[in-house]
Amino acid sequence: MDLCNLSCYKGGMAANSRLTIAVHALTWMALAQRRGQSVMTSDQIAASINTNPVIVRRSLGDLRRAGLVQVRRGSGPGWSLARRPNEISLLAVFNAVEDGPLFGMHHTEPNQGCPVGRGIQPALGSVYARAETALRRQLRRTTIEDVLGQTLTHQVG
Amino acid sequence: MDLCNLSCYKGGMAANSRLTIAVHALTWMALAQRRGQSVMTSDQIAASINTNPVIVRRSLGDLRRAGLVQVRRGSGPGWSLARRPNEISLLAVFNAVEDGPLFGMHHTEPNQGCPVGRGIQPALGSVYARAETALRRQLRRTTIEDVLGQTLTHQVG
DNA sequence: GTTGTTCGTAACCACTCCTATTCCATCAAC
DNA sequence: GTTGATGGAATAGGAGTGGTTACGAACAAC
Repeated sequence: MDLCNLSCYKGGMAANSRLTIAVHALTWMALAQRRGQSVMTSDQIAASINTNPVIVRRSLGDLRRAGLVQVRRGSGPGWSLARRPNEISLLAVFNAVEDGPLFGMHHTEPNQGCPVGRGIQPALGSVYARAETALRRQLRRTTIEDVLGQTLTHQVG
Repeated sequence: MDLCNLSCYKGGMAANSRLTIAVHALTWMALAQRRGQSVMTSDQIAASINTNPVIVRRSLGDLRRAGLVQVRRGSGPGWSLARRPNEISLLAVFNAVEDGPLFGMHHTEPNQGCPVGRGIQPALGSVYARAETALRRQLRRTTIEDVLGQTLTHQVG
């Protein structure tokens, strides 16, 4: 498996693919559900994403803990959506798979003898919080159903 | 030097401190300028941030390439702001020190035989772009002067 | 030109995160 | 009990980041 093909563009920042993996899985499950297959195994999902089934299981585990999917074990097992696709926002997915803040503070405590070192962290915290809120507000406006519709459109045109 | 003190909370995502370092440096330079000292060495700036001067030089190098600061060499050397503090937005700083996208796409190309695998990347790209735009719009609303004001306020109350 | 300071950058280490893989216990239906 | 897939631990490799040291380049004052 090649390590860095064309579709892999991880720049300097962030750039983990957790949100992408989770949304891809949910979108694929929504399409399968629309076709009448409401239960899928992690192997089937991994085949669409083209990754390892364990990666998918870890991602689906996060989504299960967030109440977005449910799992059935034993025979006839697999994963299914716990809500309708239009009731799953990308913000819910984001919250399920990401935890930390977007911007990191200092690694070491700033010099408390300096006026800037003393007061800059709360000041930056407010700005960072506002920026993250704006990002979340945008993610909330899109649902898995929207992504599925866009996906089916994009592949034609 | 301890490896993870209280002010170090890097969560799961992103969480590099480049923006914090750069904004701290600029804010400190703005305060020094207000006090009459318009030129500072990387050692002086590093003392406030409490990090290594090389880290600061790396950051200020990015800011210099973006036209936000200038450097004088020889004797009486050091860094100074190239714009007024109220003309430097956090978006300009963000653009100077970060490059990659916030959300990463798949590491390996999705299965092109699957409808979702074929069309999901452009669909996700649009959503991610809207979210990043919202974030940037917020960062543009705050300037170094604002951060300095907030910083001096926070340390009192 | 010599001197002295800083910048600029390369090289390197330590640590963390992420992806991927392997392996084994668990579980429910038959 | 057998069967098939989940769930999780353990592991390994790769990449990014912060930190450190070291050294040459640039520049102004003398």
